[in-house]
Amino acid sequence: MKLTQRQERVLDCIRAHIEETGYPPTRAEIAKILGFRSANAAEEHLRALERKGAIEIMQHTSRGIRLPDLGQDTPSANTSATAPAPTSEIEQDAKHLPIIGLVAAGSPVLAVEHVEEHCAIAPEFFNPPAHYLLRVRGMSMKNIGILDGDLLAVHQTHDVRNGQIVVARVGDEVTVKRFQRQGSHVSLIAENEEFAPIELDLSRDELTIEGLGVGVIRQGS
Amino acid sequence: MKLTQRQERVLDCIRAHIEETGYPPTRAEIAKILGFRSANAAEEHLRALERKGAIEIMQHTSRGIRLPDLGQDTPSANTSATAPAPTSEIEQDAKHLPIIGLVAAGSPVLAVEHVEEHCAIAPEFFNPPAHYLLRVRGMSMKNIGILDGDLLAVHQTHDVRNGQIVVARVGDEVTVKRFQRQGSHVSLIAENEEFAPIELDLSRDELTIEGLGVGVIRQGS
DNA sequence: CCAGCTACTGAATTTTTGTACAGTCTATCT
DNA sequence: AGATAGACTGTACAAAAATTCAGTAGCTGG
Repeated sequence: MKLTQRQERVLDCIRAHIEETGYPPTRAEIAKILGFRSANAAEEHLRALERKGAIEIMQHTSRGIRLPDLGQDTPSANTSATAPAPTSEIEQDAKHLPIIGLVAAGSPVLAVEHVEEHCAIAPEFFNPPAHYLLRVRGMSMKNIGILDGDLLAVHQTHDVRNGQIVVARVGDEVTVKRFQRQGSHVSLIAENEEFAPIELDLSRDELTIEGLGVGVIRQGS
Repeated sequence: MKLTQRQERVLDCIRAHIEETGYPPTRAEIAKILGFRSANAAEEHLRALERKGAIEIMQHTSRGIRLPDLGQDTPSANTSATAPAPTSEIEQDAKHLPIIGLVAAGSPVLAVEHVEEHCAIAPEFFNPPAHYLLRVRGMSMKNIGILDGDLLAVHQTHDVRNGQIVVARVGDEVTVKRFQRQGSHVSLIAENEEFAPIELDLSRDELTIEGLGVGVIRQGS
């Protein structure tokens, strides 16, 4: 039997809803879209459409509306395993910053082995520009809003001033601290009452300034 | 983040169900198919899949599971009929996010007048993707490392859950708070002992959720 | 003119679902 | 050893959705 104009309209509405949301509409949703004040209007249209074979209704099942195959677009043998991936390879020049995991070993901070992933952000967004992002471990800087897991934007330099947030390597350990120096004495101060400052004497202890903290990024609030 | 084996299995199950029935499965159906005795097992897998960006969950919507673009999308798939589309007009080019100043007046948060500048960062770096960056005023969220002047990455949506960090508008004022709702009672909780929660009743007070906090950026450590 | 179909409104009722909460167990990782 | 994440069981409840019932109207063919 042929569908009425109204029924055709309802069927279109169902198709569109699936296309847009990925799941069929409820009676109430159909009613709202088509301007019915009662979900029952939709119910009755669905019954009619089913009687006429235009759809299949799964009883007692929310959104249980099926459209008998219209044009075979998903023939199951068409799995897109080898899709034309437009994903470009590693682009050094682009506006990407490598994300470095905080590695305790005394190896250079910026090494390929330590690159976790990349972040598409312009280095110049920070001032001075960031060279990489360091994933921070621990809560030693929580008072200034640097939390565990945060990414610290780091400008690579050895030249830092008192009061600045620095990435420092003391022997094997890499840490983020506030820098304070008087003569040959350096304090690496945590921004958290629970952590004591690291006190160093340059004539005795080995200290390498890896860079300057120029910003913070946190994923997932 | 990578999916676990079990999560991969759940994802396959969802795909298969859609393929076979034409609509996504419910929690109970997933549980039955995979042999769980509790639908909550499925629920938690879905949450994990959403966190990792593998699926999208429509809250309070039966079978509201979406699989991000599979294969080719249709040319007319750009109108949202049922989805509570955020009222946004600003279209930023792919890899830039507008920075919005926190404006008290009851005007729309995302309006050209309020755009301070732009930040060259990929919106997809956050999950769910950020639509804009909001400059935070005040220290009410300092306990979770959101400080005055920070940029909050915001995903525009009205659809938020308990415990999430939201951008809310109460009357004229726009604030960033932790969201907590029980029935028609909503608490907007500051993450700072010095600030009292804002208690609202939806039947009385006007509350608009402008978006979800999905990350933080701070310039100049 | 009446029966039967289409096209609704409105309200009531029951199922189905999504979601929260309280636990258990087992790996990791620290 | 203790904290944390994944992977569940089980119970409970409220919102979402299907379904039924009772009406109102316009049309159409017999």
